[in-house]
Amino acid sequence: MQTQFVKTKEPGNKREQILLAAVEKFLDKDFYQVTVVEIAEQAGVGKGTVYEYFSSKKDLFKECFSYCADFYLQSFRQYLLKPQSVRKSMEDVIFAHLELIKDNRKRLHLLYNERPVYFQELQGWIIGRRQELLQEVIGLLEEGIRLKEVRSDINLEMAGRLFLSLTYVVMGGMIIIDNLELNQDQVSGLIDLYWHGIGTEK
Amino acid sequence: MQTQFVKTKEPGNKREQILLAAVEKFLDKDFYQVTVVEIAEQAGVGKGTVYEYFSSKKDLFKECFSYCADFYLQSFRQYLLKPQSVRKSMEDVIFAHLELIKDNRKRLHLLYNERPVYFQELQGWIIGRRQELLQEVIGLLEEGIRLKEVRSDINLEMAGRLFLSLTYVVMGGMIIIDNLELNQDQVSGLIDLYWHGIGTEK
Amino acid sequence: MQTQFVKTKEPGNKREQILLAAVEKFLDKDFYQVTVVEIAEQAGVGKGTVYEYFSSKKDLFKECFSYCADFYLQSFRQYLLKPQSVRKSMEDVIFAHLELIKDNRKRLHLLYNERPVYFQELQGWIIGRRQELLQEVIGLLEEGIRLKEVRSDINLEMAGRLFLSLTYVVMGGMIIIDNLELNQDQVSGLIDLYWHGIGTEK
Amino acid sequence: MQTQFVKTKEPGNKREQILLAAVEKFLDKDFYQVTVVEIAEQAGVGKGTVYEYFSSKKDLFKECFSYCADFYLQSFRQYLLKPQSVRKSMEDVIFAHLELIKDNRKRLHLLYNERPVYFQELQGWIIGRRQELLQEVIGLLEEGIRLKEVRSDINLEMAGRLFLSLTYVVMGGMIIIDNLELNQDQVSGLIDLYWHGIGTEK
DNA sequence: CATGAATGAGTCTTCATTCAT
DNA sequence: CATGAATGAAGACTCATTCAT
Repeated sequence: MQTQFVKTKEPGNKREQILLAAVEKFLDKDFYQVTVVEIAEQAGVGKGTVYEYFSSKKDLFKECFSYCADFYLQSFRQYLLKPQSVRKSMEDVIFAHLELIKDNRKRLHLLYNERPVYFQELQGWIIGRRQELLQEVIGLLEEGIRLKEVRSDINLEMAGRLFLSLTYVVMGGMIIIDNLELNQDQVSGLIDLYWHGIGTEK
Repeated sequence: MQTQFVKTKEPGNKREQILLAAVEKFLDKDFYQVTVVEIAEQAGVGKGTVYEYFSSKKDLFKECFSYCADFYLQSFRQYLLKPQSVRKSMEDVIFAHLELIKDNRKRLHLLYNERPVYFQELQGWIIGRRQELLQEVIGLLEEGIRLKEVRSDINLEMAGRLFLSLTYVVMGGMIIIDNLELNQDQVSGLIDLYWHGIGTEK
Repeated sequence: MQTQFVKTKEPGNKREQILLAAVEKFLDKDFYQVTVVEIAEQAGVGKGTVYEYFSSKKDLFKECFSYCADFYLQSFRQYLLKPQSVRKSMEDVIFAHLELIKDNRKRLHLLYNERPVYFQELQGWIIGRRQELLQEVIGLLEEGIRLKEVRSDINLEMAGRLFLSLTYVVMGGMIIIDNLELNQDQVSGLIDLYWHGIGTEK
Repeated sequence: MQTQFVKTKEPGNKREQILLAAVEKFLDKDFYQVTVVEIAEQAGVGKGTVYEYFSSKKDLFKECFSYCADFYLQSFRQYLLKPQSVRKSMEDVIFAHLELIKDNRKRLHLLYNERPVYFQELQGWIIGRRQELLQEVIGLLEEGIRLKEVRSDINLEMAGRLFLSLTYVVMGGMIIIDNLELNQDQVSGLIDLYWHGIGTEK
C-alpha cells in the first residue's frame, strides 16, 4: 500500500518537484521560517521558477497543505467505506493511522502543527473537509445503529466528533505532542474505550 | 467565579498592561503577523517600553502563552480535585469548559492555535504540562477503579488521553475548528459516550 | 603610476561599485555614522543589493579597510625592494608617500583614522601586516649594515619602528592631524634627521 | 609621583565620579559601544544624574578626552621644561612615558585609539594642543642649538615632529599596536637613534 | 538634586517578489 | 520557459534623552 506522502521526484515535472520540495521544507519549519530560496534549492530549480508555477509563497503553502490533506483524507476514507462491520471499519481506520504515521510520522506535522494558523481561506477549507469527514463518520454510525451494532440513543454528532478525536489521540500523541510510541494493543484499548466506555454500571 | 483571562487594565502596572495587550493581539494573528508596535499601541505605551519589560518579542509571546495556559490549567484542576464521585468530577471539568469558553471564547485561541509552533522550549513546557494533566486524570481514573465506578480492565493511559480528548472536542469544536455552539445536552451526550461507549453488545 | 585607491566605477561590477562607495563614505564618517542606505545610494543600488555582496555592514567595512590597506602596503613595498642603496630606498619610500597622499589624501583617512577601533579581528590583521612591514624594514637595515651604509651598533627593532614612524610624520602630519603641506625639502630634512640624527657630538 | 589618571573616587563629588566612570568605560570600548546606562552604573548614580552634570554623552566624552589629555600633556611638559641639558630633557620625557604607561597602560588607549574620530571640535582641540607641544619641543631644540648640543642645520619643524614621533613609537608600540614590552635599553637605543641617526658617513 | 520609567527616532537586516536576459 | 540579480517594504530592537516624581 502506498502510504508515502512524498513520492520520488519525477524529473521534468517541475510543478510537482517544487510542491514536494516545499512540503519537505514546511515539515521542519514554520511557514515564516521557510524561505522561497530554500524551497527552490530543495527542488533544484531557480528562485524565479517557483513563481512560474505558484503565484505566491502563500499559494504554494496552501497547495502543500491540501496535497497532504488530500492524501490523508483518502487514506482515511479508504477504510471507512469498506463493506464490513462498523466496528471493524472503525478499527481499520484507526489502525491505518498507525501505519500512516510509521511511514510519514514527521510529515504529518504539516497537517497538525500548521493547521489552524496563517490563512483564513485555508481555515475554511479545513473546516469544510472536517465537516465532510464528520458526516461520513456519522453515516457510518447510522449504519451501525441500523445494524444494531451501535446504541441507538447516542448523540450522533458527538459520537462522530469523539471518533475523530480518537485519531487525534493517536496522531497527536505519536507525532506532535509527546512523541509517544503507541503499539497495536494500546490502540486496541483505545478503540475498546470508544466502543464500551469506561463506566462499570450499565 | 473568575473566568476572565484578561482582566481590566490596572493603570500603573505596565507589565501587565503590555502582557494583556499582547495576548489580545496574539489572539487574532500569528506570532509573525503581530508587530511589536501594534502591541505597544494596544497597550497604550511606546515601542521602547515593551522592551523595558520583555527582553524580546519571543519572550513576550512565551509569557503570553504561559499566562493563558496557567489560567486554563488552574481552571481544569479546580474541578478535577473536588471530593466527589469520579464521574461527577469529570462532568464538572468538561462543563467548566463550556463556561470557560463562554467567557474567553476568542481568547483560548492562543492556547490552541499557536500551540505547537515557533519555539522548541515552549513545546517542551507544553508537553510537560500535558503530562502532568494526564497523570492527574489517570489518578482520577485509578480512584474511579478503586471505587468501582470505573472498569478495572481499561488501558489507563488511553483512557486518560481520551478524556483529555473530550476537552478538545469541546474546545476544538467550539472555538477553533467550526465555531460550534455546544449546549449542555450535547456535552452530556459526549460525557455519556466516554462513560458508556457507543457499542450495544456488552 | 597608479596611485588612486578608488578607480572609476565599472558598471556591471556591482561588488566593486559598492565597495568603492563604502570606502568613499567611510572616509568622511565613522563606521557608526555611515548608514547602509547611504552606501547603497552612493553606489546607486538598492539597500538590499548591498547584502547580496556583503554579509553585513561590519563585513563591508572590513573589506573596505583591507582594500585600502592592501593598496597602501603594495605602494610601500614597491620602493622598499628596489635594488639600490639603502638610503635611496628609504628616501623613495618616504617620497612615495608624498605622491600617494597627493592623489589619495582624503582617502588615507580610512587607514589612519579608523584603524584601531571597532573590530578585534581587524586589529589582529593590522598588527600582522605591521609586523611584516617592520620585518621588511629591518631586513633593509640589515642590508644597510652589511653594506656599511648603516651603523652596526643600532637597535634594529627600534630603528625599524622609527622608520615606520617617519611615514607617520608625513602621513599623520599631512592627512590627519594638522593638514600640513609638506614639500620635498621638508621630507628630505626629515630623512636626513633619521639618517644623521640631531646631535652635534659624534 | 602621581601618574595615575584615575584617582580614587571622592564620594560626594558626583561630577568627578561620573567623569572617572566614563573614562573607565571609554577605555575598553568605543564611544558608540559604551552606553550612558553603563557609565551611570559604573559611577553608582542614576542615569538621569549623568545629564545633571553633562549635557550629552558627546559632551561627556569630550570632557573625558581632555581630562586624559590634560594629564598627559602635563606629564609631558613637566620634563620638557626642567633646567638641564637638552638631551637629558628629551630622555626624561621619553623615559617618563615608560613610567606613565606602566601605571596607565590600558588607560592611554583613550588618547590614542579614540583620538581622531567622532567630533570635529575635538579634532580641532587636539590639533591645537599638538601645535603647542610642537612649539615647545621646537623651543627646546632651539635651546639645544644655542647650546651647541644640537646641529644648527636641521629642519626644526621636522625635528620637532620626529621627536613627538618617538613618543608614538613608545606608546603606540607598547599600548596600541602590538603590546610590545619595551625596556629602558630599547628606549635608550631609540633616543640614541634620534640623536645620532642611523647612517655611518658623517 | 536625583532618579529611572518612558519614549521613539534611527538602523540593520530579511526576504518575497519582479523582471531583464 | 528558466533564471537569479536587484529591490525596498517591513520589522525587531537599541539607546540617548526627557521629565514627572
